[in-house]
Amino acid sequence: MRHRKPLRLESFLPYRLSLLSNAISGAIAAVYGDKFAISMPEWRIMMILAEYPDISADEVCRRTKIEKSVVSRAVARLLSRHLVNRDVDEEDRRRSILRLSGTGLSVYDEVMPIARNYEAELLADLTAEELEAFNATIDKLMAKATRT
Amino acid sequence: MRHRKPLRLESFLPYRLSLLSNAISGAIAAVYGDKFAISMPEWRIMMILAEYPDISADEVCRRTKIEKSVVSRAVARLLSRHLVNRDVDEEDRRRSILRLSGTGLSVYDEVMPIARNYEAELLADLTAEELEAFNATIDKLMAKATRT
DNA sequence: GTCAAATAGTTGCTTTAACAACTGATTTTA
DNA sequence: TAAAATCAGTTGTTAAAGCAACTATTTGAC
Repeated sequence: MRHRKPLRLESFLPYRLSLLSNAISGAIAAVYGDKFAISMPEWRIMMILAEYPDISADEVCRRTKIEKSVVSRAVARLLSRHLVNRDVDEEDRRRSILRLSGTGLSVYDEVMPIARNYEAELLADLTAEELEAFNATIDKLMAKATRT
Repeated sequence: MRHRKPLRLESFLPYRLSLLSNAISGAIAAVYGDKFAISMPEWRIMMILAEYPDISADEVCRRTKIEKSVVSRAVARLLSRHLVNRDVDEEDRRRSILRLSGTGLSVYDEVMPIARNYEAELLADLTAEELEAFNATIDKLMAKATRT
């Protein structure tokens, strides 16, 4: 027995969100990817370290929602390129303490305005109310979707 | 020279959309993944073939925005599992003609209501206006993001 | 009509994500 | 305080995505 109303993929919200997210993330990734050969998880980690310096890899995971092995390898790469510094936390020697290096900060300071501008341009056509409503709906959906 | 206002990752729209999209797609992928061992591109191809039977792999690419090598391998897997049938288009022997098999249709008919219900439940708390506004904003952002 | 360009689809290769298993450090509990 | 459980981080492995190179067919220019 066939379904009567085939769900049009083009109007299926999960699909629409996936396309939009890929389009936007891809556009930004092209910026830091082309210019500094930084991957998306690496860039997200740098953003978090810019905002919260001297946190552990574990806290990076919590804040970015990136899987810990991905964080581990991304941090290894950032260390090897001297974009991030790492110390051992002497109060708990399992933990590391991560922060952007001087170079890391300067890369951040160069890329961040581009990302910010891209976001601003993307949102330029939206009214304040429209943007607020959009964000509110995202929060609602996020709450629903992550409810076990 | 440091930036003055670090952009909070949590309020960065590209990041928020990425989290939301992953949460939603992941939840649905768990359904067809666990039950039928079907991957996300495979499922999207099945959806498109349910809606538009007898199209070529190339048209599947156009409609799903999935990269052609991914489509090629996904179709190969769907063929080997007899979820999809393929003929050569005799009017252009480069082209294939793809459609869901009987088995493919029955899998589709079993999974589709679950996906549909998930989407409905996800959207249950939104008013009609809220949903309409959300979709309109997605379209606006999509148009901006894909503008070269 | 022939040759060059374009198109549909496949395959090879490299990078990356996800999961589990592991190491070493710390905390718990009895 | 010794054993067990937990936790931070790393590493191995598998599977998938993305890109480019390739084959086969068709189209277009001359």
